Amino acid sequence: MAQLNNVTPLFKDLAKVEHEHNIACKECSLYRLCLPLGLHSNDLVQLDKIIKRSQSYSRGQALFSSDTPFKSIFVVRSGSFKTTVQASDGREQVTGFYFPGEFIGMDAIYEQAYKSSAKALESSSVCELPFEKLQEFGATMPQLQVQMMSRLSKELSGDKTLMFLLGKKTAEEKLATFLLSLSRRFQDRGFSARDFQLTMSRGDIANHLGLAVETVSRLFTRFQDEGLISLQGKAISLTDQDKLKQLCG
Amino acid sequence: MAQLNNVTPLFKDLAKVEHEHNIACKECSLYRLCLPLGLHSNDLVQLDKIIKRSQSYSRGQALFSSDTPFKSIFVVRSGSFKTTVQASDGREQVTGFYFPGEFIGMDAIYEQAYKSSAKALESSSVCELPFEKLQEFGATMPQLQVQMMSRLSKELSGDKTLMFLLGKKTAEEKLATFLLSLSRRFQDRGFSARDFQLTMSRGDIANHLGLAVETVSRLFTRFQDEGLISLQGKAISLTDQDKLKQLCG
DNA sequence: ACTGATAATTGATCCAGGTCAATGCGCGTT
DNA sequence: AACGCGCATTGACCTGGATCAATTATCAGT
Repeated sequence: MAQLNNVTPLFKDLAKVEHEHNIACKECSLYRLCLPLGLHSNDLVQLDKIIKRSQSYSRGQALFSSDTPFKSIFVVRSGSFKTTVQASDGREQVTGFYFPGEFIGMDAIYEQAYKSSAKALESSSVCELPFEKLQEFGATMPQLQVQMMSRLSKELSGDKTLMFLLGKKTAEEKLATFLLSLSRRFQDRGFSARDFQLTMSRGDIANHLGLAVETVSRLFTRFQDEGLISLQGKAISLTDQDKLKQLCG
Repeated sequence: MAQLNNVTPLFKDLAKVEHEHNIACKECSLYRLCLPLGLHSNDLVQLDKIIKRSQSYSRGQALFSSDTPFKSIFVVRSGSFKTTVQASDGREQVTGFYFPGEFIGMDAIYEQAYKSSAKALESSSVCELPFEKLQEFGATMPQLQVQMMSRLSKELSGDKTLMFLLGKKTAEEKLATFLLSLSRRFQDRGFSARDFQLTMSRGDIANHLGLAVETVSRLFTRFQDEGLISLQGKAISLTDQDKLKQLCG
């Protein structure tokens, strides 16, 4: 049996099945989480036509970076991605992690340029939405525009929450909050809220939370000692979600 | 001569003139910075009809808070606002400052509820855009939707930059970055990039940057000693913008 | 113009979390 | 199964900025 430690098996299976069959939006298992929600059936057919479906990326591969010309926004189909912003001196901030049904690249619309970059954390795939066509279609499908705005707003709202986390929370609160955020998102996708894979490295987590790797590592050990979580490598189990919730502040 | 330390005189004058005349979008001095950009003339007339224009707020007054039912998004007409997110334990994070032509409340679209609150920093006014009507109009005015998306994306992009600031920058870099960001925004609005009023308190600045008030105060004194800025009360003058830029990292 | 309340500055001290350094572990490769 | 490399953990120590404490300046209201 092959080593699967490094991927989320369920997502991978999903990718395999749906990628190979190249199925339409309305048959997609992510339908409920994705853009088409609220579109009429005939609009959906149109939307299907412009989507470049299920392009695959392997661990570490860039979906785009700051020098890629802006053309599309992306929806994660399977796997997971991280986005980062970089300063000229090399420092970078992990601005987010993205799971199936989540949108990547919306912050590029305004400047018509990706200011951030996105990398796959494991074998992953995306649906590509060419932005210009999306706009054309939007003209005759107001529902689509509303959906898009809603998506943008959702990310905005999440970013405000992250600003609070970065600005005001302690290391402990940051990590607890992060783990529960992942948990909730896995649950939304029909997976266990208790057991899942951390597809990102400790370094990515630390960076995202504005901490040092060492701090994250120490916290993980402490959480484990206190019976809040159980951790082996990338596999985590939230053994006491209630206590974790209390730690979030 | 009256004390004007606490307001931006130019913005205030603007408010007085335009508020009293209740002028249409196409005559508005903020036209260039605002939503109507790119709309056709007859669309503009329609838009004018749904906008509740120039409602006034005094220093400290709430535009909305987390328990206000979501109905509208707002554009600053004159003055300035701050937005905050709050935790149940009372801690709060200043998530942004908003100046004429900037949008407030877009993060509420997704959940159809304000999760944050917005307060006036001085005598200020806004244009109110009832969201439902905005959506109705959007159905026949794709350009409007595109503008809205663009606005949302702009804020998203700014938030990513702020996440970098909060997660990775030193106190010194944070403050320098903040001052130059204000400077740029005043300049965009036709005011001096060098001399302006800090309409927010030191506490608000500190909170926004994830610092303690004392740290901000000390940095202000140091910057002044080093000849980077000149400060008296709320009035600031960036006497060495180049050196400030170098400090941003 | 006076005054109490609030905001800002300044100094002294402390500590959460960063940095540095060493070791350990897992995983892919041959 | 042995090797090597990047990732993760653990320990010792240090520091940037927080906290605590005391003045001093500012401003809104009378």
